[in-house]
Amino acid sequence: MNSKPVSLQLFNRLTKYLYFLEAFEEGEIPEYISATTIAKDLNYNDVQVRKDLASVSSGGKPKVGYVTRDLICDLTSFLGHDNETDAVLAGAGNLGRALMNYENFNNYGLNIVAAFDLADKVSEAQGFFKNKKVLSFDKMGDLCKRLGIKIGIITVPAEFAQEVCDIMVANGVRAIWNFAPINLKIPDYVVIKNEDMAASLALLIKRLKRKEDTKIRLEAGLKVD
Amino acid sequence: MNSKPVSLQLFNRLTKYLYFLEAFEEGEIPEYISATTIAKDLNYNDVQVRKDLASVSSGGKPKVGYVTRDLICDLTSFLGHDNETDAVLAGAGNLGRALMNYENFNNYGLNIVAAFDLADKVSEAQGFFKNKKVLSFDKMGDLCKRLGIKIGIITVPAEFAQEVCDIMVANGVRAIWNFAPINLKIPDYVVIKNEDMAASLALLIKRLKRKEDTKIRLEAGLKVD
DNA sequence: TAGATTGTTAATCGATTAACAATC
DNA sequence: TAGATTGTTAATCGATTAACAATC
Repeated sequence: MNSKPVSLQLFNRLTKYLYFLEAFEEGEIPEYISATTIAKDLNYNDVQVRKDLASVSSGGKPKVGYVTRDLICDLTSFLGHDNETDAVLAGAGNLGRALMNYENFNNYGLNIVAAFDLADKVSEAQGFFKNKKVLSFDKMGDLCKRLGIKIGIITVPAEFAQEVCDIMVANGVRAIWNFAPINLKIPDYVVIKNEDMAASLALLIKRLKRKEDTKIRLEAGLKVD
Repeated sequence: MNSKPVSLQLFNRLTKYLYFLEAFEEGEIPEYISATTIAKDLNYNDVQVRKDLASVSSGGKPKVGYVTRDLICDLTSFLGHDNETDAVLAGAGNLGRALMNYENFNNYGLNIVAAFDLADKVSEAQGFFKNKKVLSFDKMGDLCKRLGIKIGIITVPAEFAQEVCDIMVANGVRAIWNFAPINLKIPDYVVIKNEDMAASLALLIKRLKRKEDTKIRLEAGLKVD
């Protein structure tokens, strides 16, 4: 039922397959779809697509492919786009508010039950942001425990992140979604996903520079390694 | 000068090394730091740390390690935290505003020169958000071309993302940072980095569920695969 | 000299791709 | 039957780890 751990790569590819399938207008969904078709659109190897699909679906039919609607269901359920999960958020600054307000999360089953911040931020938000409660930090641990919250989102500045994380973990949170650019220490029964915007952007810029260099070298007839 | 392409994994690890080194208070920075020390703190294999560092630094000294300050410089420059780059942003919604307002980017050298959105959003923002200009979409292409902007950030809803992307690319943008949950089509002289918040969160939840299942199975004395 | 550490070479592991038989 | 496609087994590729010699 719950075999191998999913690698980031596999998970991201599966997500792209679902996006591709969901791009069909209702009523224009083809009955069957082949791995070859998906692979061509996403610029992937078709054997890889088939292998990936094998990990979520009950299989396709030679010559025609996979039943599109079944595949959509299988992907949706595997990716967990259909389940509802509660979370708390620490740090109601700009990024935190963006997440609180991100409509997509509701579609994908995330429910931020409350946000926490320093007292002045709380009163600035008048205790609410877009119908979500904003509370003072000292209420966080208690609420996590009382509601049995398993997911904590950290969007506070790096210097407070470890402290916030510790409080969450001490009160039953078992998954941390961390946006602070810092390496958080957690016990090994807690899972963490770091979302480092600045690092991510830095990599994009690095790759852009590399591509530009390569282009210049090619034009100049220099060796490209 | 610009040898192999950097893998995502390597880049992320290098970023963590730098965070670790930057965590020392000024004045308490040790003269030397060993790969073993870094590895222990981040829970990595020490040979890997040494190999990673070899790709950015001129090498350490047996018995003592690497000169800490030199290493910080090498990492900073390799990761590009010291260069200044201009970008435009399409979609001044909540996420877009969060990015416009994200102080870290300034530290890491990103300069969002202007944001673009639909006319009503522009007037709502009164043409500005936190001293950044918000303009109407139809001015985007022209501005990209005029200022020679190479980086475009896409935070519009999925259904407009391809169109926005095409305009950017047609006007000289060569790197796309895409937050819309859609697979954008780009020519191969353009680099892209997808930032799919919902997918990222879904993976975290998946791993949390898996860990909980494993725990329950262990407690029940069942087979864990 | 002994011990901690670097850096290289070889072995292992995992993920991707190629080759091909099975199927409708 | 022929052709497109699936799915499996083997080969390749890349990244991580282990073993070990070199060094201060």
